[in-house]
Amino acid sequence: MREETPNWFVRWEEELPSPEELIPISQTLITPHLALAFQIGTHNNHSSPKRTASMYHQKLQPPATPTMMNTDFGGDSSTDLGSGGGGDEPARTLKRPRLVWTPQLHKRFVDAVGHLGIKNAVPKTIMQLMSVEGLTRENVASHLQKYRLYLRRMQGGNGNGVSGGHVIVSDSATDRLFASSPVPAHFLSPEYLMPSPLMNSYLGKHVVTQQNQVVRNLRHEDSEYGNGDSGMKVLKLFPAGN
DNA sequence: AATAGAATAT
DNA sequence: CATATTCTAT
Repeated sequence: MREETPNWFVRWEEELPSPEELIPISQTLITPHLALAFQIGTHNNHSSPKRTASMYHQKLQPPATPTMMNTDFGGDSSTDLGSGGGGDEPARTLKRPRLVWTPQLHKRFVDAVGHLGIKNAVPKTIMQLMSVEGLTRENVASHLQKYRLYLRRMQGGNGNGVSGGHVIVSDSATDRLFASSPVPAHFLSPEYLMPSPLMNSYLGKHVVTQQNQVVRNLRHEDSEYGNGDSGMKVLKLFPAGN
Protein backbone atom coordinates (compact mmCIF):
# COMPACT_ATOMS: atom_id res chain seq x y z
CA MET A 1 0.00 0.00 0.00
CA ARG A 2 1.53 3.13 -0.97
CA GLU A 3 1.02 6.32 0.76
CA GLU A 4 -2.50 7.23 0.10
CA THR A 5 -2.64 10.68 -1.25
CA PRO A 6 -4.77 12.81 0.92
CA ASN A 7 -7.51 13.73 -1.41
CA TRP A 8 -8.19 16.80 0.54
CA PHE A 9 -4.67 17.87 -0.01
CA VAL A 10 -4.91 17.33 -3.70
CA ARG A 11 -8.00 19.36 -3.77
CA TRP A 12 -6.27 21.90 -1.69
CA GLU A 13 -3.59 22.28 -4.23
CA GLU A 14 -6.08 22.43 -7.01
CA GLU A 15 -7.82 25.32 -5.55
CA LEU A 16 -4.70 27.27 -5.27
CA PRO A 17 -4.95 30.28 -7.48
CA SER A 18 -2.75 30.24 -10.48
CA PRO A 19 0.08 32.69 -10.57
CA GLU A 20 -1.61 34.51 -13.32
CA GLU A 21 -4.37 35.28 -10.99
CA LEU A 22 -2.04 36.81 -8.57
CA ILE A 23 0.39 38.50 -10.81
CA PRO A 24 -1.94 41.03 -12.35
CA ILE A 25 -2.34 42.59 -9.05
CA SER A 26 -0.22 45.59 -8.68
CA GLN A 27 0.88 46.13 -5.21
CA THR A 28 1.38 49.67 -4.37
CA LEU A 29 2.36 50.38 -0.89
CA ILE A 30 1.54 53.82 0.17
CA THR A 31 3.30 55.38 3.02
CA PRO A 32 1.29 56.21 6.07
CA HIS A 33 2.48 59.71 5.95
CA LEU A 34 1.27 60.25 2.46
CA ALA A 35 -1.95 58.50 3.16
CA LEU A 36 -2.68 60.60 6.12
CA ALA A 37 -1.58 63.74 4.48
CA PHE A 38 -3.29 63.25 1.18
CA GLN A 39 -6.01 60.91 2.14
CA ILE A 40 -4.90 58.55 -0.50
CA GLY A 41 -5.63 59.27 -4.07
CA THR A 42 -8.33 61.71 -3.70
CA HIS A 43 -8.97 62.91 -7.16
CA ASN A 44 -9.55 59.71 -8.96
CA ASN A 45 -12.71 60.59 -10.59
CA HIS A 46 -13.59 58.90 -13.77
CA SER A 47 -16.77 57.47 -15.00
CA SER A 48 -16.70 53.88 -14.17
CA PRO A 49 -16.89 51.97 -17.35
CA LYS A 50 -19.08 49.12 -16.45
CA ARG A 51 -17.46 46.10 -17.81
CA THR A 52 -20.00 43.80 -19.17
CA ALA A 53 -20.70 40.83 -17.12
CA SER A 54 -17.47 39.09 -17.42
CA MET A 55 -16.35 38.77 -13.96
CA TYR A 56 -16.99 40.57 -10.85
CA HIS A 57 -15.10 43.73 -11.03
CA GLN A 58 -14.11 46.11 -8.41
CA LYS A 59 -15.14 49.56 -9.05
CA LEU A 60 -13.46 52.66 -8.08
CA GLN A 61 -14.87 54.83 -5.48
CA PRO A 62 -16.22 58.14 -6.57
CA PRO A 63 -14.50 61.15 -5.29
CA ALA A 64 -13.20 61.26 -1.85
CA THR A 65 -16.08 62.34 0.19
CA PRO A 66 -15.16 64.30 3.21
CA THR A 67 -17.89 62.53 4.98
CA MET A 68 -17.73 59.24 6.69
CA MET A 69 -14.18 59.21 7.66
CA ASN A 70 -14.82 56.82 10.36
CA THR A 71 -12.96 53.90 9.15
CA ASP A 72 -10.44 56.17 7.81
CA PHE A 73 -7.40 57.40 9.45
CA GLY A 74 -7.91 59.63 12.33
CA GLY A 75 -10.98 57.93 13.60
CA ASP A 76 -9.03 55.35 15.37
CA SER A 77 -8.57 55.00 19.02
CA SER A 78 -4.92 55.57 18.93
CA THR A 79 -4.13 58.74 20.61
CA ASP A 80 -1.24 60.78 19.51
CA LEU A 81 1.47 58.39 19.19
CA GLY A 82 4.80 59.98 19.62
CA SER A 83 3.60 63.00 17.89
CA GLY A 84 5.69 65.80 19.09
CA GLY A 85 3.73 68.86 18.33
CA GLY A 86 3.65 69.93 14.70
CA GLY A 87 5.39 66.97 13.19
CA ASP A 88 2.81 64.33 13.27
CA GLU A 89 4.19 60.99 12.59
CA PRO A 90 1.46 58.66 11.52
CA ALA A 91 3.55 55.99 13.05
CA ARG A 92 2.30 52.49 12.73
CA THR A 93 -1.14 53.64 13.48
CA LEU A 94 -2.16 52.73 10.05
CA LYS A 95 -5.57 51.37 9.98
CA ARG A 96 -6.22 48.20 8.16
CA PRO A 97 -8.27 48.72 5.05
CA ARG A 98 -11.31 46.73 4.23
CA LEU A 99 -10.57 43.22 3.30
CA VAL A 100 -12.10 41.80 0.21
CA TRP A 101 -12.87 38.16 0.33
CA THR A 102 -12.09 36.93 -3.08
CA PRO A 103 -13.62 33.61 -4.10
CA GLN A 104 -10.30 31.92 -3.72
CA LEU A 105 -9.90 33.22 -0.28
CA HIS A 106 -13.40 32.22 0.57
CA LYS A 107 -12.82 28.81 -0.88
CA ARG A 108 -9.87 28.36 1.32
CA PHE A 109 -11.90 29.50 4.22
CA VAL A 110 -14.63 27.00 3.50
CA ASP A 111 -12.15 24.22 3.09
CA ALA A 112 -10.47 25.11 6.29
CA VAL A 113 -13.76 25.01 8.10
CA GLY A 114 -14.65 21.78 6.44
CA HIS A 115 -11.44 20.14 7.42
CA LEU A 116 -11.49 21.38 10.90
CA GLY A 117 -15.01 20.37 11.62
CA ILE A 118 -17.64 22.28 13.45
CA LYS A 119 -15.83 21.66 16.64
CA ASN A 120 -12.57 23.25 15.90
CA ALA A 121 -13.92 25.65 13.44
CA VAL A 122 -13.15 28.64 15.48
CA PRO A 123 -11.83 31.82 14.03
CA LYS A 124 -8.42 31.40 15.46
CA THR A 125 -7.94 27.92 14.19
CA ILE A 126 -9.36 28.74 10.86
CA MET A 127 -7.09 31.67 10.54
CA GLN A 128 -4.11 29.59 11.44
CA LEU A 129 -5.06 26.87 9.07
CA MET A 130 -5.55 29.23 6.26
CA SER A 131 -2.11 30.57 6.75
CA VAL A 132 -2.90 33.67 4.91
CA GLU A 133 -0.65 36.35 6.02
CA GLY A 134 -2.32 39.56 6.79
CA LEU A 135 -5.50 37.84 7.63
CA THR A 136 -6.59 38.62 11.11
CA ARG A 137 -8.80 36.73 13.42
CA GLU A 138 -11.32 39.47 13.21
CA ASN A 139 -11.55 39.07 9.49
CA VAL A 140 -12.17 35.40 9.82
CA ALA A 141 -14.61 35.87 12.63
CA SER A 142 -16.65 38.30 10.70
CA HIS A 143 -16.68 36.16 7.65
CA LEU A 144 -17.44 33.12 9.70
CA GLN A 145 -20.40 34.84 11.16
CA LYS A 146 -21.85 35.59 7.81
CA TYR A 147 -20.99 32.17 6.61
CA ARG A 148 -22.89 30.55 9.43
CA LEU A 149 -25.79 32.79 8.79
CA TYR A 150 -25.71 31.84 5.19
CA LEU A 151 -25.70 28.18 6.10
CA ARG A 152 -28.61 28.60 8.42
CA ARG A 153 -30.52 30.39 5.81
CA MET A 154 -29.92 27.64 3.38
CA GLN A 155 -30.75 24.85 5.74
CA GLY A 156 -33.82 25.76 7.59
CA GLY A 157 -34.75 29.10 6.36
CA ASN A 158 -35.76 27.77 3.08
CA GLY A 159 -38.88 29.76 3.21
CA ASN A 160 -37.99 31.73 0.27
CA GLY A 161 -41.39 32.83 -0.69
CA VAL A 162 -41.73 29.69 -2.63
CA SER A 163 -43.48 27.13 -0.58
CA GLY A 164 -43.43 23.52 -1.32
CA GLY A 165 -40.40 23.90 -3.39
CA HIS A 166 -37.11 22.63 -2.71
CA VAL A 167 -34.68 25.00 -2.16
CA ILE A 168 -31.21 25.64 -2.73
CA VAL A 169 -32.24 28.68 -4.35
CA SER A 170 -29.79 30.19 -6.44
CA ASP A 171 -30.37 33.44 -4.91
CA SER A 172 -30.59 36.37 -6.99
CA ALA A 173 -28.48 39.05 -5.69
CA THR A 174 -28.37 38.03 -2.15
CA ASP A 175 -25.15 36.30 -2.27
CA ARG A 176 -22.87 36.00 -5.14
CA LEU A 177 -19.85 35.19 -3.21
CA PHE A 178 -21.44 32.73 -0.93
CA ALA A 179 -23.28 31.24 -3.79
CA SER A 180 -20.13 29.42 -4.54
CA SER A 181 -20.08 27.78 -1.22
CA PRO A 182 -22.63 25.05 -1.04
CA VAL A 183 -22.03 23.84 2.42
CA PRO A 184 -18.95 21.90 3.19
CA ALA A 185 -19.27 18.21 3.05
CA HIS A 186 -17.28 17.55 6.12
CA PHE A 187 -19.28 19.62 8.40
CA LEU A 188 -19.88 16.87 10.81
CA SER A 189 -16.38 15.67 10.84
CA PRO A 190 -15.38 14.98 14.37
CA GLU A 191 -11.88 16.04 14.23
CA TYR A 192 -9.53 16.34 11.39
CA LEU A 193 -5.92 16.76 11.80
CA MET A 194 -3.42 18.30 9.56
CA PRO A 195 -0.52 15.97 9.12
CA SER A 196 1.85 18.62 8.09
CA PRO A 197 1.72 22.28 7.52
CA LEU A 198 2.62 21.95 3.93
CA MET A 199 0.40 24.68 2.95
CA ASN A 200 2.92 27.37 2.73
CA SER A 201 1.73 28.51 -0.56
CA TYR A 202 1.93 31.90 -1.97
CA LEU A 203 -1.66 32.50 -1.41
CA GLY A 204 -1.89 35.67 0.41
CA LYS A 205 -3.06 38.03 -2.11
CA HIS A 206 -5.89 39.70 -0.53
CA VAL A 207 -6.95 42.79 -2.12
CA VAL A 208 -8.01 45.66 -0.12
CA THR A 209 -10.29 48.34 -1.04
CA GLN A 210 -11.11 51.47 0.69
CA GLN A 211 -11.15 54.33 -1.61
CA ASN A 212 -9.05 52.60 -4.10
CA GLN A 213 -10.16 49.45 -5.64
CA VAL A 214 -8.06 46.89 -7.26
CA VAL A 215 -8.87 44.81 -10.17
CA ARG A 216 -7.32 41.57 -10.99
CA ASN A 217 -7.40 41.58 -14.71
CA LEU A 218 -8.35 45.05 -15.44
CA ARG A 219 -6.75 46.16 -18.61
CA HIS A 220 -6.84 49.75 -19.52
CA GLU A 221 -8.36 49.29 -22.87
CA ASP A 222 -10.72 52.07 -22.46
CA SER A 223 -9.36 55.44 -22.99
CA GLU A 224 -11.54 56.59 -20.24
CA TYR A 225 -8.52 57.06 -18.20
CA GLY A 226 -7.69 60.44 -19.45
CA ASN A 227 -5.76 61.25 -16.38
CA GLY A 228 -2.22 60.29 -16.05
CA ASP A 229 -3.12 59.17 -12.66
CA SER A 230 -4.38 55.69 -12.61
CA GLY A 231 -6.11 56.44 -9.41
CA MET A 232 -5.95 52.91 -8.27
CA LYS A 233 -3.78 52.23 -5.38
CA VAL A 234 -3.50 49.01 -3.65
CA LEU A 235 -2.81 48.63 -0.08
CA LYS A 236 -1.32 45.43 0.98
CA LEU A 237 -1.68 44.30 4.47
CA PHE A 238 1.50 44.13 6.30
CA PRO A 239 3.19 40.84 5.81
CA ALA A 240 3.86 40.56 9.43
CA GLY A 241 3.82 37.02 10.55
CA ASN A 242 0.84 35.98 12.44
C1' DA B 1 -32.64 53.93 -1.21
C1' DA B 2 -31.83 49.42 -0.19
C1' DT B 3 -28.88 45.53 0.64
C1' DA B 4 -24.95 42.94 1.27
C1' DG B 5 -20.35 42.70 3.18
C1' DA B 6 -16.98 43.66 6.37
C1' DA B 7 -15.53 46.04 10.63
C1' DT B 8 -16.24 47.04 15.16
C1' DA B 9 -18.48 46.80 19.65
C1' DT B 10 -20.70 44.20 23.22
C1' DC C 1 -15.67 33.03 20.94
C1' DA C 2 -20.46 34.52 19.48
C1' DT C 3 -23.58 37.81 18.59
C1' DA C 4 -25.13 42.46 17.71
C1' DT C 5 -24.50 46.72 15.92
C1' DT C 6 -22.31 50.02 12.99
C1' DC C 7 -20.29 51.47 8.80
C1' DT C 8 -19.16 51.34 4.12
C1' DA C 9 -19.40 50.04 -0.53
C1' DT C 10 -22.35 48.62 -4.35
